[in-house]
Amino acid sequence: MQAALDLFGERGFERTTVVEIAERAGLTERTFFRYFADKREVLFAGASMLQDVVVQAVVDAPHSATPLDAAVAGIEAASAVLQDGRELSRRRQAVINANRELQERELIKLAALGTAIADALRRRGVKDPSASLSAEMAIAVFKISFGRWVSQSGQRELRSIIRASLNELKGVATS
Amino acid sequence: MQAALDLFGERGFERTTVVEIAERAGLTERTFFRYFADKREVLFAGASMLQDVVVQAVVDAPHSATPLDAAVAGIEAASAVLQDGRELSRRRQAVINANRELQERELIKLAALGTAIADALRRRGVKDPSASLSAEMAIAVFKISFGRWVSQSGQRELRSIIRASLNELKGVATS
DNA sequence: GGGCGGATGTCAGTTACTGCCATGACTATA
DNA sequence: TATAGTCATGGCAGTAACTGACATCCGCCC
Repeated sequence: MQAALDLFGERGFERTTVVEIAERAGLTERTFFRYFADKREVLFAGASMLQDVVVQAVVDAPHSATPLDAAVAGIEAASAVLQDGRELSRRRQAVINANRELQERELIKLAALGTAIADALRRRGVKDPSASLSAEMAIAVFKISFGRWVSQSGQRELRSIIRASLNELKGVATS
Repeated sequence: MQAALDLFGERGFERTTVVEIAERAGLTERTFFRYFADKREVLFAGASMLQDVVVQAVVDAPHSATPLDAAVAGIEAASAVLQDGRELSRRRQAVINANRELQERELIKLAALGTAIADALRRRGVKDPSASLSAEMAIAVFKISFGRWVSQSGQRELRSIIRASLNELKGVATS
């Protein structure tokens, strides 16, 4: 994963071959493909762990929380995990933003996160389409907040950006 | 496009080669790749036309419309285009739902549609993050409504499903 | 010392995709 | 009618992602 991120940063994703990644990591191409289903996946290995954190937080949200607030509690938990690695997130995001295939992979990971959140909400007794809609809104908040967080120059915390975006969303939906 | 959809339906996306698609269409593989950037794209050729329709409808929405309502006016315009081809949409969606790579492509097309809607909203004078959030919410409404429309057995119109989903979303955001 | 399971290496094969050049059909113009 | 130019297509060779089958090696247990 380290070798891949470095190489993608140096030459770009397309101009880096899997053989080069494997060589830098001291392995062979075949071994790379035993750990990662494809070349893109090497940048998204942490996603499933993050998803577990999110789902747990949704399940653990206070009983009084609305579906949307419970869903956003999930992505706030994710933000706590990411908060300390902003430089890493930034390098990674720069690579993703420079390549369309990687953006596709990022989107399907976010979509999977959304369905996981919707499932967790249903376990809380939330019915459809409220569960799906709340999950989609939480993902929208996360996408926009994360984008602002990695591109800003200041030190504002991801959590506070998420809170602000959520309030904006509520305002936009009611106006 | 016809040959590809048929073959994907018969054998599945992965077990269909581009050579086979080209042969059935009476062409060569090389010519296929002159019309479609990659094998997946053959299923998404109509997306850019649909995007134009959506953007136009957002721009043309009444001055009094809120950002969210203007954005949803865009996807309602798209629904009018799709309404008459439900069988086609259904066959196409079955192929997409059976393959992860195609889902990725679908998601990035929807994301592109979202940024196009956000741009159109900004042209209406809507500021960020309202523009982005309204666009994301409209896309969420579309995803959920379209999914219900293609999977339902009845004849309920896509437009009416969109209206209902939008009302649900507004309720979820305010509760 | 001898098996045993798991991680790794090797190698051949398929397929998506690209660049380059050739060819044939159609069109505008002298 | 002849010629030149443009455009769609074909042919072909090459790269790189990915896969399956088999060999090997290393740590470990008996």
